[in-house]
Amino acid sequence: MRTSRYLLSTLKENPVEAAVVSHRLMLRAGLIRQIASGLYTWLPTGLRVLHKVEQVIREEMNRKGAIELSMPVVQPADLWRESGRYDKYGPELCRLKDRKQNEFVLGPTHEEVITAIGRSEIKSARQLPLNLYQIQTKFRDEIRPRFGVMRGREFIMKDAYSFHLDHDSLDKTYEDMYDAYSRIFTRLGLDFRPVEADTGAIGGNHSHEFQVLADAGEDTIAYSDGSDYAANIEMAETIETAERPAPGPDYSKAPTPGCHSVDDAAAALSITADQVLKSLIVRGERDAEGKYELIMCCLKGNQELNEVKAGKVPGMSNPLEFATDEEIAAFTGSHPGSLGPVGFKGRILVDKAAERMGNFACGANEDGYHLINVNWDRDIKDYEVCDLRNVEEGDLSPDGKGKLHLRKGIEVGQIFMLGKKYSEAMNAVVMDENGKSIPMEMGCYGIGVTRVVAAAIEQHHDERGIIWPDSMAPFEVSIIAIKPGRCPQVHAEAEKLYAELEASGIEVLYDDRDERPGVMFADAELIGVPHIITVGEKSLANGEIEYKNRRSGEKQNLKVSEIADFIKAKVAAAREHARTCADKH
RNA sequence: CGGUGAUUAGCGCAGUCCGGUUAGCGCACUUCGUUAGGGACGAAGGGGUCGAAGGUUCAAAUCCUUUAUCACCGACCA
Repeated sequence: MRTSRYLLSTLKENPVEAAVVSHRLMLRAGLIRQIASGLYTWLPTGLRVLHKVEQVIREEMNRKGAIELSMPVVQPADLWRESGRYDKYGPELCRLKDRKQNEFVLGPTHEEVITAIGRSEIKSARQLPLNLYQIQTKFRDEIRPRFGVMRGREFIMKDAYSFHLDHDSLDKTYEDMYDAYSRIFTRLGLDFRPVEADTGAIGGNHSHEFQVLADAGEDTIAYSDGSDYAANIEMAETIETAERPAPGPDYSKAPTPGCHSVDDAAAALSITADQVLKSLIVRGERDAEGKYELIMCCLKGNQELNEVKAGKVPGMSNPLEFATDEEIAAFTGSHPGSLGPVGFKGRILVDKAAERMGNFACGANEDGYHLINVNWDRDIKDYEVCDLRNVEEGDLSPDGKGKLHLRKGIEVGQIFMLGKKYSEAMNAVVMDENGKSIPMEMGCYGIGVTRVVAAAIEQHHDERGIIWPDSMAPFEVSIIAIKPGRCPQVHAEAEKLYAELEASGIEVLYDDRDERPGVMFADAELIGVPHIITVGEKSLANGEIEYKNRRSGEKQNLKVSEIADFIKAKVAAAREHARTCADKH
């Protein structure tokens, strides 16, 4: 590709609105342009990168026997009513009507369509297991799109769905996909971790996320320093070791005027936050008439409620909804800052760590007062103990081996065991050996293709721009010709080298613009081409051409007669590494 | 969904408070010249329904009303 005939679209200035480095660099390097909130055009260079990522994914999916197909983005609403998700999915699901007023949705994911395909096309258990995938655009009307393509509304996903006669077969494919994903992200040069994960709106009973470690990540993951345990903080558990102290004197009321937070109350009572009980009031599950009870969740004052865990407790709203101040006032007669379990008229859930507190302080359900020296059982008889809190740095790993540490991650992939959730709801059945029709077991497996690109840049860049892993680079080689218009020999050698490398199938970006050298160097390094060749008057006088490696910074001058073979060898080695680096995984 | 802020040339911004010549600056772009190994310099140009709609006024980018869009922060509050 000649730069003069290409659309490079690089920016000299840093875009002001971009908060994270990958977003800035994707704009500057001319990979993407925003067209509306959360909607992006992929410019030619960006598209080349996307295609590279897709290629790796295809190879590894195909290697595990998955088969590619393509499903529609626009899907009939009735299909979503069948699965029950039309109402459950919420406003993130974009709904629309055609000219005949028929209802449709823009697919945020494709379980419904694939299940419809499975039930119509899979006629015999002998066809199982079957794993089908596509690489295709999804639309989710995110509350707050941000960080460029990291959280866009429209994005490209590789989604695979597997069908099975029994759970053992699903297990096998789940393992295969776990392995395939590990290979894919290794080949893409990412530093990642598979972690145990919540199943969220997709449903199912077992799931792992693949998290790329990066400070810009929106997820928090917990991992053990003494074992392989790693989980999204939404799921991460720990072992509580504290002993509950013996009850002391009877509880009494203490004034805490104007105290609306745990820290305020602790300060007013001259104690620390971990001696104060934090009481939150949330909504329970809605009944047929939309009514719900109010439920109190009690935590140690210095710990945080885990909404995912709380939402899973039977009878809770899920996703978890908090009670409004008005609801709380009407129910308890107190403002939110003065709540506590003593005398609370509703259901009380107590976190496992909070249950080990003794002689603690809590709100008095009366504005301006807290109770001190409160104790479970003695003062509060009726409560349920469950895991409600986020784990913290230094907590024990739940397998008893090592301590937990927290890091930020970007979720680039997730695999789920769906079980029979969709096949039962939508009647996707096969005959077993007894001639009895049974719903198929299903799994689903997604990779955020567009997000992978952003995640890679988060991990691979420097002050000059992107440093692509070889498997993702939009071009393998960049040739820069210095002053080709004034030096015929430079022009001739650059043209010759370009022709030879192109002829051998190498992806070359040949900067043939009659630009000043600095402009061309800056562009080549910004877009992150791994191998940069400079053809210039100076070294050509010695019969040499210059080579620079973008990643290592290594520079080398080579004879004109040797440069082509040298580059071919470099590129061949890079391709070989990109293909095989996952083999020992 | 809540809070804050923004919207004026392709991009980044000033002008708006306090209405009044032909709406301005930097970058980018075009042409010419000088330059030439790490984002050059000079000169001359082109480019605007001032987000949209309505209103007030002799006069609106500027004041009023409505509305759209975008960004950032928050959605853990006991």
